[in-house]
Amino acid sequence: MGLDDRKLAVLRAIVEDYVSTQEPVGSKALVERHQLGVSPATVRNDMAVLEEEGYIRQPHTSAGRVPTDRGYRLFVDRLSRVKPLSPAERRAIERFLVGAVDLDDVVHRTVRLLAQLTRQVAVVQYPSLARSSVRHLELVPISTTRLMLVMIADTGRVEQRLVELPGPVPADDVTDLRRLINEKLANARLSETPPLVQALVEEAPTGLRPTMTTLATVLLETLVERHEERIALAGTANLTRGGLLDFQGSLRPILEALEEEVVLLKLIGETEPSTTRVLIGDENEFDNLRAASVVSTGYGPGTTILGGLGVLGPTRMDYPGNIATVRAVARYVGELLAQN
Amino acid sequence: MGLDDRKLAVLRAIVEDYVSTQEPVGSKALVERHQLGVSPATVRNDMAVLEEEGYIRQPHTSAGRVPTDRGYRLFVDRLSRVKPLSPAERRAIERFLVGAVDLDDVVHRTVRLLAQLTRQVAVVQYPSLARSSVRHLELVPISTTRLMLVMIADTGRVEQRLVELPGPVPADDVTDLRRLINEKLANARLSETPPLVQALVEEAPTGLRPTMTTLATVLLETLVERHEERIALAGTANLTRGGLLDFQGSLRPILEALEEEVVLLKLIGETEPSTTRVLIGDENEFDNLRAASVVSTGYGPGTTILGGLGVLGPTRMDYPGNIATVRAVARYVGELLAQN
DNA sequence: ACTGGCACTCGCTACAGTCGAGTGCCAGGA
DNA sequence: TCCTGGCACTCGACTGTAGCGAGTGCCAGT
Repeated sequence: MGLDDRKLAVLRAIVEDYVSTQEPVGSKALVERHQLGVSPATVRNDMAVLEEEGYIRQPHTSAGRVPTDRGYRLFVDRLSRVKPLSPAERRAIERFLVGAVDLDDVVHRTVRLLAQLTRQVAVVQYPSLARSSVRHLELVPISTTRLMLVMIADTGRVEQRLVELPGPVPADDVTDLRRLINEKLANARLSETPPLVQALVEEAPTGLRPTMTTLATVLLETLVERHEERIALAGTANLTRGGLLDFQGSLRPILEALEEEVVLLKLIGETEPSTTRVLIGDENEFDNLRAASVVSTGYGPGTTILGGLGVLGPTRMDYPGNIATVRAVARYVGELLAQN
Repeated sequence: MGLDDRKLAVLRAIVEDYVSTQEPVGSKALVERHQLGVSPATVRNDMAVLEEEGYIRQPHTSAGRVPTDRGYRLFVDRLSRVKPLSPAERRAIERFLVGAVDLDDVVHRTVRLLAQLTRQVAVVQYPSLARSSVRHLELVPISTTRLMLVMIADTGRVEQRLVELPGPVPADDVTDLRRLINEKLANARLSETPPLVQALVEEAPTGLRPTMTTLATVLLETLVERHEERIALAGTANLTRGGLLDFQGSLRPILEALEEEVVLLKLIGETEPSTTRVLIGDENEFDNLRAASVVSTGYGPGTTILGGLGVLGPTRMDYPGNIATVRAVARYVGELLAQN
């Protein structure tokens, strides 16, 4: 495909103008606003080529051009440069995140911050349990046949589960169970616990065997099988900016998708280290989101990834700006977690 | 105000028709669909009176009538009878709620159930800490100068907070602190803890005094001052039913309000025992929600109230149905919590 | 290879006209 | 006194027409 430099410049100009004005952009307006050094007619010829190649399209005959998903993709990959954050934005990030008292607080502040800075819907995944280690497991007697199992992960996440025991267990036994469990599981990565839990049952003293078996079941369920991932969301009101022009008039599919944790996890939870992923329109695997784009990345202390975060908005979004913001926020959050 | 029975019947008919058709209803259609036993002309006269009294209004001259907020209020107070749930709905409630494994699970299932049954936005408040008692407080050493404070309430709620200690504290001291704190606070209602916490500091052995002071500060902050209320939300996609006719075309204010926990708490958290509260349109204290109605009630085991739940939707909603559903769900949840 | 010019397309807006649902009012009747 | 049928009126919704203008594609000229 013969896309010379000028044609690429034209595409870049179209994307930038359309993103900021939200109106199809014509050849005349384009040469006026950008120093392209050629006449509208020439630009029209270039546009014809770009349209043929599928990078732009006309909503109707005799309207200006609008980028296609493919056009945005080319723009993101080759025509844009990550926008450096303004000092004001940097300050906003710092101000917003200092003073968080616990993990919940960090996550909530982060998601609101992201929504505010990008003016899009923001999504933040809690540090994944699968990638965490056990810091401590606590057994709290609720009644003689009931325990509350509390797991504290090194990331600060706390998960709890009520356990119905097969029979009454005296307090001393609970102490023993707690000790046995912590000796075996403390500092283990969650993904490596299943064999350890198995060993716990096998090595348990005969008297504690039945109780330990029950506990083991719940442990596996809670920590491994249910893959207890959590998500925080903010900024849904931003979907209504751009007055129904984006999302082809209906927010419904978007809102539905946002209610499905599974969908959100797929969107932001599968990022390789230190890359920023951009999904544009129909590149998305969910039909409900074919009118939307997602910018996401992983975060964590240092180079390890504990979870994902990102923003979701119309395909007509400020990709360079949002990419920069998502990265910056992810880095700050990573540093914050490293301190704990 | 002279509203005889027939005028009330006309108002009821208008509300019912408008709710189901979403179109202004005229005198002719009204006599056709309801057995009013009088002619359209008579109905028109009644309508004129109802309009004068502010119960209905005309969107434009020569359109049908639409209930006003005041009209809905009269309808709810005097003209409607709580609709009994269908057997299918009862079954849905039971099926949905059995098998919940912990409090989070209960709350999430409940809010989704409510959203599904009413086809509105559902809101469920976690059992309020202010109305809970302490079941157990656990101190988990993270490092020599850091503790994780975990509070387990009788309602099953678990709150945690990281505590920075003034200096290193040996493991034995932690054990002592844990014992002292639990002796004093276990089974205390959270609202009654401040003097107890104060006493804890005063009665602490000299060696533990500084640490206990720090813990006390965090305890008060976490348990009392921050009034750590939580909220679950579901069904926002339902706002898009009725294709932008409801909410005068803009979901924005509604979505913004739904992001504010404080607003939601005010909406559903202030219910007196065993009443169902209905807020219609501008009865609402938040400007953003003046186009919406809220049906809410409290829930809890027996007659005690632990939290609120409810639904939010357009003023044009099925009040009798939603009231019935909200009540039924609240009762089931109360029973469920009573079992734990 | 670029440019100016020109004819053409077609969505948008304004305007006029028609239609019909719905109303308010009034005179007559139970 | 209350209800009813009839009638004139209002006004939003829809339709069709016309003019405007942004934007295009094409072509001949440089």
